[in-house]
Amino acid sequence: MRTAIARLYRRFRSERQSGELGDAALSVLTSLRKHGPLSLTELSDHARVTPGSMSQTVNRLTTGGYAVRTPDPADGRRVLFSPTVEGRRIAAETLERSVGWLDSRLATLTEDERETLARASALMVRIAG
Amino acid sequence: MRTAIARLYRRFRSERQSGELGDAALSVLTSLRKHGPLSLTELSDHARVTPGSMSQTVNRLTTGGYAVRTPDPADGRRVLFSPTVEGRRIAAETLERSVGWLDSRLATLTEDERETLARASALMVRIAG
DNA sequence: TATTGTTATACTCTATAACTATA
DNA sequence: TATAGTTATAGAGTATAACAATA
Repeated sequence: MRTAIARLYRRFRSERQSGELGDAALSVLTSLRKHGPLSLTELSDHARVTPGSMSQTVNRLTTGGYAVRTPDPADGRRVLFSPTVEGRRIAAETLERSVGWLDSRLATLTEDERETLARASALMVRIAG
Repeated sequence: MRTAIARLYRRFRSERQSGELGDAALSVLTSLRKHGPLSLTELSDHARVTPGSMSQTVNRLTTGGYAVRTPDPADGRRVLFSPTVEGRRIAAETLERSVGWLDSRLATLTEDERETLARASALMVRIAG
C-alpha cells in the first residue's frame, strides 16, 4: 500500500508539472480559483505548511503574475490572495490535464474496480487524519 | 481520489522523517537493505529519478556513513552501493516506525475496509503504470 | 560509440528564526 | 500580548548539461 501511494503520487505530480510553475504553486492556484480570495493563513492551513513556506510560494505566484495581493479592508493584518486572469487560465488548464490523464486511466478499469477505488479514497482520507 | 493520495503520501512522508536523513535517502537505504548491493543505475531506475539526482542522494548517504561504495569487479564502470551497519539500523528503524504507524491506523478499520484498501492498492499500482 | 557515474548549477519546496505591523 | 505576514537562511530533492572512465 505504501508503494502504491508513493508511485501514484509521483505520477500525479509529474503529470501535473506545467513547465512554468511547480507542484505547490499550482495547488495554491487551484485553491484560489476554487475557493475565491484566501488569506495567507488559510492557504497555509489548507496545504498543511508553515506560513513562512506559504509566503514564499505565493511570492512566486505574485511575481510571476499569476496572483495578486489585496489588503483585507476588515483587518489590517490580513492579506487576501486572488488569481489573475492568467492564473485562472493556468489553474483550469492544469486541472483539465490532470483529470484527463486520470480519466483515461480509470477508463481501463471495470465499474467494480472504480467503485473500489472510490471507497478506498474515502478510507485513505480518514487514515491520513 | 487525487486529494486522498496527496494527503496520505504527505502523511507517510512526515511520519518517516528521521531527523538525520530525508525521504529520498531513506528510500534508497531501505532498498539497499532489502535488495543487497545495487549500482547507481539500478537505484535511479527503481526510484524513477535521473542518475545525476541519485548520485547526489547516495553522496549524502556515503558522507554520512550510512552506505559505502565498492567498485564492481566485473565491470569497471559500475559502482555498487551497500548499507553500513548504521545504515541498516536506520533503515530497519524507519521501516518499523512506518509500519507501526500504518498498522495502528488500519486497526481502526473493519476487515472489509482493509480488504478494500488492499484491492485498491493493486489497482493504483496498475494505474501508475 | 555506448554505458556508467560524477559534478556543477539552478530551481522548487520546506522549515525555522527573527522581524514588522495590526488587533 | 496575540495574530498575520514577511524575509533570511538553510537543507532536501530534483533536473539538466558537461564531463571522465570504461566497455
